[in-house]
Amino acid sequence: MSSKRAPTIIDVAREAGVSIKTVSRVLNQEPGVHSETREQVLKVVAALNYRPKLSARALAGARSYLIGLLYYDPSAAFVAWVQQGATLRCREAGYHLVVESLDNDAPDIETQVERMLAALQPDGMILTPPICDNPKVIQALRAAGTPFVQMSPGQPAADAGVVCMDEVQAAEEVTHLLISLGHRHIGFIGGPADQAASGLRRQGFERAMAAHGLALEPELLQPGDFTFRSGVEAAHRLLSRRQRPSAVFAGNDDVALGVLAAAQRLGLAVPGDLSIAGFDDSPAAGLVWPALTTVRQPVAAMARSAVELLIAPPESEGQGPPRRVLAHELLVRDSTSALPTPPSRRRSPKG
Amino acid sequence: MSSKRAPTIIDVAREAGVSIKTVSRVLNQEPGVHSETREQVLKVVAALNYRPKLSARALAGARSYLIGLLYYDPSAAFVAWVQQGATLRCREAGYHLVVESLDNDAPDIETQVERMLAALQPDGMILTPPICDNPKVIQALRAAGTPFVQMSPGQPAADAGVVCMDEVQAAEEVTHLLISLGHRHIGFIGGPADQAASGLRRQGFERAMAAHGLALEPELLQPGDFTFRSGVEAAHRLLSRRQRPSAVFAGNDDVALGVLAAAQRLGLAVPGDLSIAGFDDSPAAGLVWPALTTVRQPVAAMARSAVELLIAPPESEGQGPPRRVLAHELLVRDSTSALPTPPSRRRSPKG
DNA sequence: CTGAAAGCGCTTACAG
DNA sequence: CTGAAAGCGCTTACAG
Repeated sequence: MSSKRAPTIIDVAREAGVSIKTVSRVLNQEPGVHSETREQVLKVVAALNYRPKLSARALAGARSYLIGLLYYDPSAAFVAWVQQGATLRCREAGYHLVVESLDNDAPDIETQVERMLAALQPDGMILTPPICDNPKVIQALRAAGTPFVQMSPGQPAADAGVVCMDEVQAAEEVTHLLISLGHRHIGFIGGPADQAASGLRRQGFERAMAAHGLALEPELLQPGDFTFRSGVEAAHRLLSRRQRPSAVFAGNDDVALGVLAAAQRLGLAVPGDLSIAGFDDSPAAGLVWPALTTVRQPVAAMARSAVELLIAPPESEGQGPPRRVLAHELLVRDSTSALPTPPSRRRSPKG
Repeated sequence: MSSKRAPTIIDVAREAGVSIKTVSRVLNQEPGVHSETREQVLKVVAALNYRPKLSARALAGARSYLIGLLYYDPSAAFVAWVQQGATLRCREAGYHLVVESLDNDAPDIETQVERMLAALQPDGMILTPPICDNPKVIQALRAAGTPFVQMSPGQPAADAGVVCMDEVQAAEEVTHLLISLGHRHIGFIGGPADQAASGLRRQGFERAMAAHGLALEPELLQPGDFTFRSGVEAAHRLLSRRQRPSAVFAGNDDVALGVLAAAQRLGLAVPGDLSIAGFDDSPAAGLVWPALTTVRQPVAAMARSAVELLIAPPESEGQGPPRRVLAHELLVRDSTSALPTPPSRRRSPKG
């Protein structure tokens, strides 16, 4: 079965009684083909089960039908969602997704990317954080003339598409929720400086606090690095204070899980003694008790948009490169609840 | 910069004063090139920064330098690890990884795979569970003559490579651990019937119980489907019994997390009142308190092996297709502990 | 050890 | 609306 040579465009042309150029036109949906001719060609294509080979199309034409995805040590869930959105959109358009895991700190990262681009000649590249802000990677992309889209970049490039969500707005919503539940002393645990999301989420937190006339207590602003461990450590600092916060907004879910673990270890009830909110809707967020209140990022939709910007760039929508801001979702689950007693209480009874 | 045409093999040949065939020989590390000639060619390659284009190599030759990865709704962590291992190994060998997310239940899945194979002409394909056991997918692969490797298959194909770990052995080790901690009444929560791992893990559990002369209590064998929810439900069934088990071995980590959540909700201390063990070492397993005792699958190493079997099939190692069984690791963490009191106790004091 | 020629299977100008 | 020719950039027999 595999010995039977696969049909080529020549076979189709011969069978349909037209030139290969006409077959090519039909396949690429170019205009200017008589509808009867088109029908006839399509019939033969179906009969022979003909599929154009990507390598031949790529060599002859200007497109490779390949989209690249570059990532570095993201949460596994993030990559999985990106790929879900990207591969589905690629399939719809006859494209394919090539993935490459990079070391963002590798000294030869520019060469690695340059190699990949030269060999693969992808029609576009999707960059996830923190790769999307790596100057060497962007330099390699520019040198090769490969279009690219940054997902949630900290530093949007002048010549790249951008897909993201409104991190500031989402962080504001989380903070509003906590405040509306009666919390006044709210701890905040930030992320690493080199991740754009860190600053944006903190900005949202501060904005919401200010909007409600609540002062920021410096001791309640704790550093973190988006890891479980940093959540545990920050929680110990926050919860060992004489007046501990009644709620904590963690910069992401891993940190929130660290806070949750620390609180449970200290014998605090969540959310009875402490409300906890995270960010990202990581898989684990729904797999703990109590389930974490968090923000769902539209990652798959962002990836889908990224592919679209790459395969069919919008025609001059005002100035500058295209930008897509997608809607997020605040997920109010079980780790947050209303403050049970006056905010000045020191101990709460344990059920 | 991008307007400057990329150098081709012809440019290299001219510059080096040899034929393109000789350049091709050097690039492909074929024997029979004078070392001086080789040096000269490599010097020019470096000077011009020449990189062969995959599309041209694929069209002219027998290889595409593309490896495909097919998956369906795996845990995000699983895909992430597979890709980590696969892309690194691919890069070392000048290959690239194309990923495709499929719907294992789609009626036209065979056509989808057939299309992909015809367009991409990958040199090999990696199948993850449960795709690796889908007859339609395997049929499409065979029809196209594309070599493939199954990762942890339930039904090893006669003509495919296999990479896996010893699930039975690992499940035995987990069970041995619990027994050695003094547990005698151990609950087991199985997985879905269509996942090969379900049966193998249960087999290991039963084997270890038998080895210690412990009878299987039918009420302690609970069904599940590898989801958090099924873990919660099974836990309620197990823990509401008059004589509840002192330990639970969950079929995977998501289920174990469900048991943990249910136990905590019921006010049981883990591991004080109940030891819990999982399987997979999912990211969440280390992000809860107490951290889950579990089994780390060598997923990245398995993927690396899969790539190797595809790009350089071993020369006739005995009969049949190659098979690689990789070492797993039992991770003893905080969710399991020794039985504190005689096994016949009904209530344990709560710290 | 080295090379000239053909050819892989498409798309791209160009012509009519 | 349709087609003949050239060419993309490599590898593959084949020859010496």
